[in-house]
Amino acid sequence: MVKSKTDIIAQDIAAKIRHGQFKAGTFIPSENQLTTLYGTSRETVRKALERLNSLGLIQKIRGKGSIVLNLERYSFPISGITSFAELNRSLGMNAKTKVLELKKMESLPKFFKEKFPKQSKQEGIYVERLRLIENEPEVLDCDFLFTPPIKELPLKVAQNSIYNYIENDLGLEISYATKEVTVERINTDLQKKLAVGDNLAVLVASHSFLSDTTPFQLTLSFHDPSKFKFVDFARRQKIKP
Amino acid sequence: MVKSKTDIIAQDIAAKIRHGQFKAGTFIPSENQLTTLYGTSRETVRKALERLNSLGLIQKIRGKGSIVLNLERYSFPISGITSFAELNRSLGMNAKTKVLELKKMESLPKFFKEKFPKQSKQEGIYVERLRLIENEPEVLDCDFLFTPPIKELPLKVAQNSIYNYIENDLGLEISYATKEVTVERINTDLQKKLAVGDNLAVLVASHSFLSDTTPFQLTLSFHDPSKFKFVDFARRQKIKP
DNA sequence: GAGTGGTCTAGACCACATT
DNA sequence: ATGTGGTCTAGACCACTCT
Repeated sequence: MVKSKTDIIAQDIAAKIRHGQFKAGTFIPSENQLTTLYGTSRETVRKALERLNSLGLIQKIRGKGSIVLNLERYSFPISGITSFAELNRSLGMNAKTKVLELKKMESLPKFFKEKFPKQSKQEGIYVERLRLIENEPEVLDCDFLFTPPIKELPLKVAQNSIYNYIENDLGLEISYATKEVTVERINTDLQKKLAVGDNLAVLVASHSFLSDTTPFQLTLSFHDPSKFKFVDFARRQKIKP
Repeated sequence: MVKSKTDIIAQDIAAKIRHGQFKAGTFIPSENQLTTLYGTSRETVRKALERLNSLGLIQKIRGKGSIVLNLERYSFPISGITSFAELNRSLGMNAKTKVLELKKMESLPKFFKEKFPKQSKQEGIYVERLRLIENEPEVLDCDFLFTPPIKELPLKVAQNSIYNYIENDLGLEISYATKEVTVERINTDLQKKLAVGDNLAVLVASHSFLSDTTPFQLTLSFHDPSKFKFVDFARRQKIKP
């Protein structure tokens, strides 16, 4: 996995924003200055800035420059595709994962079919994991990993990062996901696992794909509604839904 | 507002996907073909395709082509910045808006300050609107529009589209927003307005900005949890949070 | 007028798929 | 060998902001 110049520039500027070297409300160097700084063409610099712009790290203003936006990302985001392990690392949460179940299955679990009715019979691996933050249950993640492309799943991987395993050990390229967030009534078994009083939970259902459009994962995440918080950044689109 | 070639190409291909001219699971013409089709350079075509790619309309696969993804966007998205009026039009919902309140205020309403504690005293216009779909209450939108940049808000605008008014009548450029989704307990007054049994609602709090980073709007949207559904498309980022 | 970002071009070389 | 998308370049012209 070689990084392109665009990757390097975007990540470098993002790091400088995170570390406060470029402060919120101030302008970063102009495109021409960045061009000489990184020794590339202006279009390459512009591609890197466009990435930061769409993520909400900067705002480009014609005739003036690119200003660093005031971002406060201390919460639990479900936008983007980021694994729990990655979030834990980058946000410095005191988080733990408890694997409740891990088994191969001949077909999709029943309660998955309600949310993913179009899925046909398919072999795979079922994993159920409770996520705790500061020793309090926060999320119950139920994953179904398709076989193929995922043949095996060591317990140690489930305890740590499945995404790291898929990308680095299996060499697959995780690309995109569709997500659906709803509020659902849950049974007493789930109430007990999450240790919540209400019989309601926030359900995030995800369908994830590799870069060749192969589906590899279905996830049902049940969140304690009193702890659920989802932060998003959105830009006004020129292409309407 | 002149459209760039990139805009035209992106919107044209998006329309062809929506109308089924380019079908899900099939490849759209190659970049070289599109280059001759639209009479532009390849980089321009690529910028248009990149936009469709990030929106989840297509998936680019190296060595093969760009495949149309299977999108089903029949639900109520809060991702992106799209006004209720725009959604109603493009999704063909039978939706109505009932303006419950519209008044100028010297400062931010009290219940806004809990969600936006950093806002200082500021003059503005408060609007409260109930959104009905198929004659059933779905969302209560509470908006606070800053003065400046928004001096006046005719009742007729509140009944139709505030965004259309801001962009087309005032000539301002709506650019981006931060959003936060939580589940909150609501009082009986709100329960009555939304006609829900539970004392819980999904709250979407938004902070919206113009392209010069001027804030112009705060919104608190209370959703009936049993009807709330939020669909998102996400790509794996090279820049980690 | 000088500096900024916005758009577009024509061409180059590369990595990957397919035949 | 051919066709596909991925990356990068050097340069051009434009629209806007500020002094």
